[in-house]
Formats: sequence, C-alpha cells, structure tokens
Amino acid sequence: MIPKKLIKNNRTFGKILFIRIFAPMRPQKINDQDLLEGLMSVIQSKGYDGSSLNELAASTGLQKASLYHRFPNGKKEITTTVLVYVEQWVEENITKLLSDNNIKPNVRLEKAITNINHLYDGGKKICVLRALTMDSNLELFGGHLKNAMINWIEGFTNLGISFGLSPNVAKGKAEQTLILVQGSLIVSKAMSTLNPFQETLKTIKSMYLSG
Amino acid sequence: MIPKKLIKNNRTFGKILFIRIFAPMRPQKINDQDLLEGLMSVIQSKGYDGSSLNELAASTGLQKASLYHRFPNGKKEITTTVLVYVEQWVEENITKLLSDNNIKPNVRLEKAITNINHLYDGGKKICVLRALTMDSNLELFGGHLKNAMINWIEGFTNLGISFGLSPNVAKGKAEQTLILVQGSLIVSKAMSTLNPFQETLKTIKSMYLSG
DNA sequence: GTCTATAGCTAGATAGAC
DNA sequence: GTCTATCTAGCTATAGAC
Repeated sequence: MIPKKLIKNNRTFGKILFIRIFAPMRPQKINDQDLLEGLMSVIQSKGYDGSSLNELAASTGLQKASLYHRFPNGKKEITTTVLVYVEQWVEENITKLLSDNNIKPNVRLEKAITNINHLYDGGKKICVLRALTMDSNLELFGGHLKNAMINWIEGFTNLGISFGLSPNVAKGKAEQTLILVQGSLIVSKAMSTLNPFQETLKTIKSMYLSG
Repeated sequence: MIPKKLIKNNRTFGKILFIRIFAPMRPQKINDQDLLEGLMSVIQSKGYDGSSLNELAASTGLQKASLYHRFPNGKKEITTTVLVYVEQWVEENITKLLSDNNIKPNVRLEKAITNINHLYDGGKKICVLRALTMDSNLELFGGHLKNAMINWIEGFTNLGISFGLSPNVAKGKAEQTLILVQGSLIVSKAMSTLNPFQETLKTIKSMYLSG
C-alpha cells in the first residue's frame, strides 16, 4: 500500500510538472508587447541614466523583482531590448517599406512619413536613439543606435533611387532626412511647440516630390 | 592695563577681519572660468542625470564639499550656471555677431560658422542644450534652453535679412540652421564620424551664399 | 511569474576642522 | 576656500516565500 505521504508527493510533483511545462506558476500580469512599450516610454522621456528601476517597474505595473525575472540582466538588458524593438520597427516601417518597388515611390514616401509621425507621437516623444547618445551610453548601446540609423538611411536611399536619383545623391538626401528629423525633435522639445517637427515632415516630402 | 586675554582676542579679531574682508581664507585652487569649463565638459558628455558630483568635482580638481561652497545649491545650480554661460556664448558669438551690420554679411556668416565649429569641437562635443532636453530636465532648465535657441534663431534671422530675404523667409532659414546643427551632431555621435556635422556646416553656408 | 524584504552601494548634500 | 568625514535617501540587484 502506498503511504499517504508519497501520494501527496506524487500529487505535488504532478502539479509542479503541469505548471512548469504547460502553464506559468502565476499568470503574466502584462504581455511582452505591452511590457516593452511601457518601458520604452520611460526610457524615451528620461533617458538611460534618468530612468530608475522603480519608475520602469511602475510604468508596467510590475514590481522591480518581477522585472528582473523577465530581464535577468537588469536595466542594461531592458534598454537593449527596447533598442532591438526600435531597430525592428525601423527595419519594418522604414527600410522595407521604402525599398518595396511594388509600391509607387510617392505612396511609399507618404506612408513612411505617417509612420514616423506616429512613432514620435507628432513630435511629443523624443527619439529613443537620441535619448541614448550620451558618451557613456554609447559604449553600451552604440551598435544598436548605429544599426537603426544605417537602416533608416538605406530605406531613404532606395526611395531616392526609385525617384530617379543617382545612388550618391540619394544617400546624401537620405542622411539629410535623418538629421532633419532628429534635429527638429530637439528643437520642438526645447521650444515646446510641435511646429518644427511637423514642418520638417513637410520639408522631407518636398525634398523628394519637388526635387 | 589691558588683560592679555583681551589683546589676544583683539588680535584674533583683527586677523579674522583681515581675512574675511581683504583675502580668502585659502587661495582659490581654480578660477571661475576654468571651473566652469571643466564642469561644462562633464555635463556636455554625460548629461544632467549622468553627471555625478564626484565626476564634476574630479573634473575641476576640487572636492565635492568645495563645489558646494561655490555652488550652494549643488548640481542644479552648477547646471544652471553652465547654461547661462552657454546662453552668453550664443548671445556674443552668434546673435551679436550675425546682427552686426558693420560687417559684411558673408564675413559674419563665415565667422559664425567658425565659432560654431569651435564650440562643438568639430562635432566631437555634443550640444549642452541637447544634453538637457529630457522631459525631467526640461522642467528645471527649459527656460535657459529656450532662450539660447531663440537667440540663435534671432541672429541667423538678422543675417538672412542682411542677405535680402524677407523676415519670414529669413526666420524659416534660421530655424533650419538650428535643426541641422542639432541633428547633425546626433548623427555624427551615433555614427561615430564627424562627417555629418562638417557637411552640415557647409550646407548652412550654401543656404545663404547660393540662395 | 509575482511578490516582500533587504543587501550593498553610490548618489546628493551637510558639518565642522583648518 | 578647501578639506575629511558623515548623513540620509535612493539606486541596482538579489534572496526566498507563495
């Protein structure tokens, strides 16, 4: 006859097995996507040094320790993950879109501008890339920043080529779009008006449509 | 007869009086100008949140407590003082210079470009203004940032008018110069090449000389 | 997977000697 | 005016219960 103790143990074992393999110990309070967007909004407005784990946790509804469960390497991993997310966003919404020769160039441009406007919330949100360009942060995240910018430039270069520009001219123009967007976000922030950013989006359009 | 004690007291009093009024207790280790430039370089490369009082002190050769003697309100006062210094720099080297109708417009432009290049060390140094545009910093320093930018724009607007532009067109162009400089500094940093900044300085020149 | 509690440290800031 | 020593609060990160 099986002793009670063992039965209990077996039950417990079974339960643990079930939980570990088929379901989490406790339900996730927040999914990966929402988690990431909460974290990003904090880093975007406070920067890496300015964001504390308390704030990051608060923005997601989790406790600090829970954040460490999902990002074992802490703040650096959180930031890196956010940056990879941005990298993919650029790849998807700028690079691929602007390189898609199945769509008319002017339609691509229009869509990209809309995406950019959406990403920065009309100019209210500062660029994550920008929020991390302090010297000390560059050592940690420089690679990701560079990648995102390279992809941005690649996308707009392809757009320019589709508009009939030479590769060199197209690349120059592409770099201009990046400079203009980054610069206008700063000026918009500091002058507390969305105008510079909004005007810049129009400028970028006209750079391709009237050139 | 005067008791010894009183004489001694008088001597001490005299000494203190002399020291307090005619000379500092100890000689200053570093003058205001050098002090400020050391502090600025730290804030410029690390930002407000990223700069610690230990680093700030180290950059000046003083101890933390000595910094508090010279800036009783600590980090905020240090940063504000740096910002006022930058405000004055812009006022002097951009606004006044570009508004001086005794100098030929193209000479003013040339000099201003040289000054800007010098301020940012050819693109190596990030703009102090930029280093402080995080949301949380804006509450503290927003006014100074705005002033500096307004003065920048005023200077370039006057330059444009001297080149024969209408006030409105001149102002638009002036805003563009600010956006371009700020943006190109970011891109230069992130891409680890001074090229975008240097090219932008040339672009600004041509905006006035060939337009 | 989430939580409370806490370790270990560094931040900004102050007290008081010289 | 500068210094050493120290305070408290907040930080990043970890331990262990549920």
